[in-house]
Amino acid sequence: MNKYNFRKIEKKWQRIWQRKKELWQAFDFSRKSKIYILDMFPYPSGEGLHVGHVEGYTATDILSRFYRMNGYNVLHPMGFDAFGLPAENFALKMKKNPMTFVPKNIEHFRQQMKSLGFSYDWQREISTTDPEYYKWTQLIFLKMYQAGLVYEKEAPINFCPSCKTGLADEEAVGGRCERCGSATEIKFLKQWHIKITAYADRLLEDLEELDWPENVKEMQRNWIGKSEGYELLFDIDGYDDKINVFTTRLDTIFGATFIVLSIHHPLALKIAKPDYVLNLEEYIQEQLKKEKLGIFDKELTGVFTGAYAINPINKFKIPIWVSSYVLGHYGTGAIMGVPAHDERDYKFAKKFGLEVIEVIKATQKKNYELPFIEDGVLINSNEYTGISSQEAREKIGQKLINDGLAKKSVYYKLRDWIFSRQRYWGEPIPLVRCPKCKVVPVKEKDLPILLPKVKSYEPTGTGESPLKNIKKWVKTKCPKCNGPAERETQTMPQWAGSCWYYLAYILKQKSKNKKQKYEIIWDIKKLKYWLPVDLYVGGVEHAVLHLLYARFWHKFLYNLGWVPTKEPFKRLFNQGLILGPDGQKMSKSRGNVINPDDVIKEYGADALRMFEMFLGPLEAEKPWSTEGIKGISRFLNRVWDLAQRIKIQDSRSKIQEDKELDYELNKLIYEVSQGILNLRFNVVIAKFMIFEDFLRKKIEAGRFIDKEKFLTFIKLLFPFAPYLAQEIWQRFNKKTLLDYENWPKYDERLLKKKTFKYVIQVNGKKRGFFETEKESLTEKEIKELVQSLPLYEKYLKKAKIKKIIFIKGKVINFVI
RNA sequence: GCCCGGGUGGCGGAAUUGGUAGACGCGACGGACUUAAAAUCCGUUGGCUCCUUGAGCCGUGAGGGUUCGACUCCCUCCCCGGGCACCA
Repeated sequence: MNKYNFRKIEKKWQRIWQRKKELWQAFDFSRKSKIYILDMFPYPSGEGLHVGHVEGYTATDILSRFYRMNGYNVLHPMGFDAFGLPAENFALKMKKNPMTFVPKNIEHFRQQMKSLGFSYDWQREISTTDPEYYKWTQLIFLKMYQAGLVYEKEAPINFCPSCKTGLADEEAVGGRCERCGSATEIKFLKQWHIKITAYADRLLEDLEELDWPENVKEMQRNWIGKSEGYELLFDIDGYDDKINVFTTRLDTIFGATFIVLSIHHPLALKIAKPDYVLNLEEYIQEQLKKEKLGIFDKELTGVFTGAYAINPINKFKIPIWVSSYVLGHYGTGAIMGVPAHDERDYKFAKKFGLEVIEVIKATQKKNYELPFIEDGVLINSNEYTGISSQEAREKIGQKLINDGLAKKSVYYKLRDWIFSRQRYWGEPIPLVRCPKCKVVPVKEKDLPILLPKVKSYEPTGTGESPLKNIKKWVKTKCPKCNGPAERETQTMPQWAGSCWYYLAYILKQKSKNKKQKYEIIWDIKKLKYWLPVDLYVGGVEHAVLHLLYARFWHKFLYNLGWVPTKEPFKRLFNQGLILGPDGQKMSKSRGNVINPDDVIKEYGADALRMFEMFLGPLEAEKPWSTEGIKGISRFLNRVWDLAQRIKIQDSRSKIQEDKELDYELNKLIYEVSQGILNLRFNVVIAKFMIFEDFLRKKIEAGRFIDKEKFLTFIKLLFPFAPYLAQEIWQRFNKKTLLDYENWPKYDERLLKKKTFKYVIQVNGKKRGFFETEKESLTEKEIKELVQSLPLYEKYLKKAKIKKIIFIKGKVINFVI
């Protein structure tokens, strides 16, 4: 069998595609329908592309090629997320400035992507580190500042001792640094925050309209963590102060047997009785220390204040405690303890011998243990006894509101975004500190505030940015009073640049200024044409980081009238992780990393693309198989071989009618088109294989294959294996590029089967088959047909047929 | 603990959403070509039982249910993966 020389062929077409500048170009404004297919742009590490990148990027490439051939104006861009800690840490290790090697890394990535044949509109390429790009990142930040969404606050924040910088909550989930995995510490640092919480409700509500995987939506919902309830005031026995408590379970208020304050609560020490103060103070100090170290008590701890509060609903006197299990930064920092109906309150009450009063009874379950935390029916609750939890919340709420003791209240788990990093390799925050005017934003016309090129930029670890040492850069004039002032030396987190890059692709244009590579001009008309992103493909790891931040920025820009849509990404698709051949996550230390370059060398880019699509469903996590790729490689060689045979045949024979071929080809067009639209590429490839086998058998039986029909198959193959398909296309004397060809159309009428193969069942068990040309059969016809079958003697002759179930074109079931 | 996914041959996975379970690929076995190997091609390949072809039974994590018919729907349980975790 002829094997094809993928090395030669791939090189050849890369050169041709490279020269055709307008080949994959997206046109601003067109009579064609637009579609915006976006990849999560990579961070250009020194390692180069990963098989995970190849997976997602191949999927979008197939779709982009498919849509282009279907007459769409396709925007399919690529760029680089090149700011951030990994680059900086790597640079430090190599003792180089990121500015010197990041462009090299980008070049490497670009070359790899080109070698894979990805059909990006390269004229729209951006990097978050381009000054023209981050000028706008800074500008959007300034707009947020002007809108009052940016504030500086000293707060306990997660600090990564290895990366030597403060982190956002989203980056320190589970007490681990999102980037390097080190355990984070709590540090008190003055940090810039952005009020993402101001958008909490909209970020939550607008999830509804998005075509996103349900788990990602759920993760965002949980992260935003909206809780609706009531705040109510408890009098304190012997004091004028009141304790404000937040609860979502007002229905359990008759079961409140104690109050717990956070260690940060301002009343904690104030209301403590003299005998208890010393003990309390010691406890609070101890807990504050632990908090700083990020240590949590495994067991609940707490101390009594000696003071008592009055339950507003029944005037019971209940003890006030202080415990670390009540958080200072959530709700009001004070809770009512209802041990019968809350896990933690129950444990706390058991440990300290506090009273437990059951006030909710289950309606469904009979045997259960306390605490019972679900809704139910009230008991031991005076006039509210007997009503449902839900009703009780409303009624008790209304009563307390009328008495002026409560109000409706909503809290979110989401906290404001800690936006400053004490590192070098990021966008400088465009603010100036003036001794007179305090913090002053930079003037817009002075943007971008360029990151200075320096030799040493070691993080200090003290909470100071390395930029602080670059005196020349720090020294500036106050934009307001023109007096001597200093620049803000902290930089933005890596997430900043990725918050709006999908807009930059649309807005990028050639610069008139020759020194500048490109220019971004905010053009709402273009944005109106292209937005929203129709399909966004990437890994699930950004579910609450990038995807939440980007939605937030987009919503802010929507408020400004800078973008036309509420949401940036209409449809999101998460590709599944590709594991190592051993079924474990790929990692250098495990030595199970598959390098795309090696695979391309051995099997070619088409084989790599197709194999990654064939591994399994795009969304599933699946292991790599070093043997499996041979199957795809064989298939591609067979297609090549088939092409040679058909070419030879074509020069000798005349076209013959072949209804079977017409039927199978038509079916294939249908199946491939549907499969691509549903992103079920693994099944599509299986269909290709079956069809190839069908053609081969025909040829081997001496039948003639019309070359145009074979070339239709090649067109279908093109989005998957563009090099091989294009080369075969050309070898059949076709002069065009397949990119400009129309996608084959299928004939719906031809999809109908000619004969129907019925399964004969007796009491639901398969007993035989028969084939007929009729789709519908009468009972009489069925009986006649069945009598002629061998199974009749065995199963039906002696039996009494109670019922015949007939499913059109599929099944006949005799119930006997 | 809570919230999402998911359990199908030796392996990756199909199954038109209630209608022939195991498509397609890998691997394995047998054969052809070859001095030989690789490559390639052809055939077999869920398990068990019986006998010669062939036939029968079992089989989609486990148990139960609905149905003429269940991988698919319902209930209970087990296991694996992911997310969150003192969030009141």
